[in-house]
Amino acid sequence: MTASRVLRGEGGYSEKTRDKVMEKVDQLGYLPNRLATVFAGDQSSTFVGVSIPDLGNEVFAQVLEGIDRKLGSFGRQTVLGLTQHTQQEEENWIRTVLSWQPAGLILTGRYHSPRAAEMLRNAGIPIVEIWDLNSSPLDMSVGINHFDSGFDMGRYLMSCGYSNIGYVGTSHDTANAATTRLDGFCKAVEGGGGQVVKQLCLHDTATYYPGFYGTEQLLASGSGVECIFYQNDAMAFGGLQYCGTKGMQVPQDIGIAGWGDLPIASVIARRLTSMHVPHLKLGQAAAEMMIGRLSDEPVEPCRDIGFRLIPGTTVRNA
Amino acid sequence: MTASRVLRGEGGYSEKTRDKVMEKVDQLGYLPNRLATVFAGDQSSTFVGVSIPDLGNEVFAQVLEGIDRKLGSFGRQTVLGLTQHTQQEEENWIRTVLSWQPAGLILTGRYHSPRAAEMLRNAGIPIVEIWDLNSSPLDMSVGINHFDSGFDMGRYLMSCGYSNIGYVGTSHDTANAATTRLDGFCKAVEGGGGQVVKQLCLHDTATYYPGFYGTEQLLASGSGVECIFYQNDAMAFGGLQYCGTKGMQVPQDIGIAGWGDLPIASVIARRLTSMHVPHLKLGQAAAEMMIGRLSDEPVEPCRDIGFRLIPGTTVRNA
DNA sequence: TGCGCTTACGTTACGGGTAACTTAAAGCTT
DNA sequence: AAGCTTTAAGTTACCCGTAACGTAAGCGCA
Repeated sequence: MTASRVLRGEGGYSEKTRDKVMEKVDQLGYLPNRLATVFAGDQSSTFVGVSIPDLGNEVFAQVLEGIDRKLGSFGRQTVLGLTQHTQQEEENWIRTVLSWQPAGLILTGRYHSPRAAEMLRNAGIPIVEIWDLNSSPLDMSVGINHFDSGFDMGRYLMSCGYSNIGYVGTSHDTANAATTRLDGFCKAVEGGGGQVVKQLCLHDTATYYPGFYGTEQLLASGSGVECIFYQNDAMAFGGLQYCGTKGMQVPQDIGIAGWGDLPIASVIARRLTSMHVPHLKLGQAAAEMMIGRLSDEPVEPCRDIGFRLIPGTTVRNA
Repeated sequence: MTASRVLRGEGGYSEKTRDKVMEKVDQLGYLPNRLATVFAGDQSSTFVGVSIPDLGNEVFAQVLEGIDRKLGSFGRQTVLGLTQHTQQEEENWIRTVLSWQPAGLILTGRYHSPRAAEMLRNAGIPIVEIWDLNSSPLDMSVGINHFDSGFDMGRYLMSCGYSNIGYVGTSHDTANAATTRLDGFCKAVEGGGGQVVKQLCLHDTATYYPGFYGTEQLLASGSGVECIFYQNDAMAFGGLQYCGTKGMQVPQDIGIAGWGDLPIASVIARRLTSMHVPHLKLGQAAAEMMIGRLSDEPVEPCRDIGFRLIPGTTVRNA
């Protein structure tokens, strides 16, 4: 018991005793068993469960990095779950991770299976839903309004004088942020008198090569597309390369717009038209909200992290 | 007790009792407390601690993805630690994560602080050191021989007829795999009659933009470099873009060689000279070795995952 | 009918740390 | 020096699931 007090530094022991305890600790290489602490105290652990769809997408890797760094600096550990964009995987992971009594959960996305939602409600721990800003979150939410970001991009492309527009993305069976962006995008395009003549939703990962061959497919369909909006920058970059390979001039022959503003954009000669989202900051904000709630500080339940249109030079000027 | 038996399905109960228990479970939304299970049974948990330097580097993001997917499919959870390439961060993380009684640890790199090494030895759990193949690992090791991979690249560039070679990378104060590659590289170049006239070790992350401005710095020093070897593909890609921006022809005016074979290489028109390493497979192999050891199967302690030189078209032919 | 065996379920103790309480010793006051 | 307070250290019980053991009922068989 005295040793426990010394190790927690909560007072109630003499210096002599402290030294004796610490000596023994060093000698034995003693490491406290945190399981027992949590177990005993009926407190929550220092774990925070973090679910991320996949890490092949640099964007989510950066979000995770922001989360883990911030959590780590407050002595909390990330328990990772890659849900592969499926609610079933997410549900399974939630069940498992909850049985480990995490202090809280950070989940990507606002759509959960009914069972998952019920477990989350019953868990009685702080939950931050990230990525897709949710005005009625389970608990807290931080992200951006994807519909609006898609809408803004659509409006911008219309302002550049395009009217026949294509879209290349990937489809995950469930509703997700990319779909919401596309909805906003279509609304703006149609509202501006244009049309999204061709939407391509590949069954693949949203990375470079699918962007490349998706562009090939889209252009081969001969639908008179003047400009292509991509699910993300990696796909847009693949499209840009495809056009280069075929000798098509960007933006003279075709416009290319991405989404997400990946780091690679900092070095390519032609600035990619895109939508900047502060990924790292998003992760940090999520972790801060979690930490704040765990320290019983008042936390604003919804935080809009914002986005910024990057006009770039891969679409023509109006 | 009977409920415990039912939930574990270990037998010794009637069907009627089982139904009664399950009914209560559903009604109460009961989730077992795994902490207590581990605690009670003196068994290890289903956690596996995974330390990764950073996720800004796509390579490590992929390794982590490989690990987490494989661990998850065997009902194990990843407890993440981003060590930011420092032994001190790693040591702190190891101390914390060990107090959670993980089933095992997967660590990136073979260099650990003396205290960390001692804790690892005392922990008595399986440990897989990845990335840098280690012929005398703490326990198990999977990765590649970085010295050899650097050597092979050096030899290849010499065979292409280069003699004045530059290197652009980042420096992390401690010994690491990139340094080992550079050592092997220098040995091959010098053994082949060439010289590494300029080595640039930036204090930055090993990503696109540092590759871009590092190239600028290196070329500005006027050391007559004919070919540049980069720490990784992201940096090489930045260099490639820098050269494009300045109107330099690759490989006519300068040769560019990367390392790691990033996914982005699949779409750029000019195939980047690089070294392919199966990142996802590396992560999966690490997880498999961990699972194998945890199931008391015999596991080969050292596994060489191999690399493959990609000649590419960004260096001239001999 | 009585013996042993099986099945179904209950009871006890334990793991490691800590909250809450108790006890012992030391310090202080008048 | 008696009586009080403060400080230091020890004791007990508990967290929740499970190993190990205990027990009662049911069954088969001679």
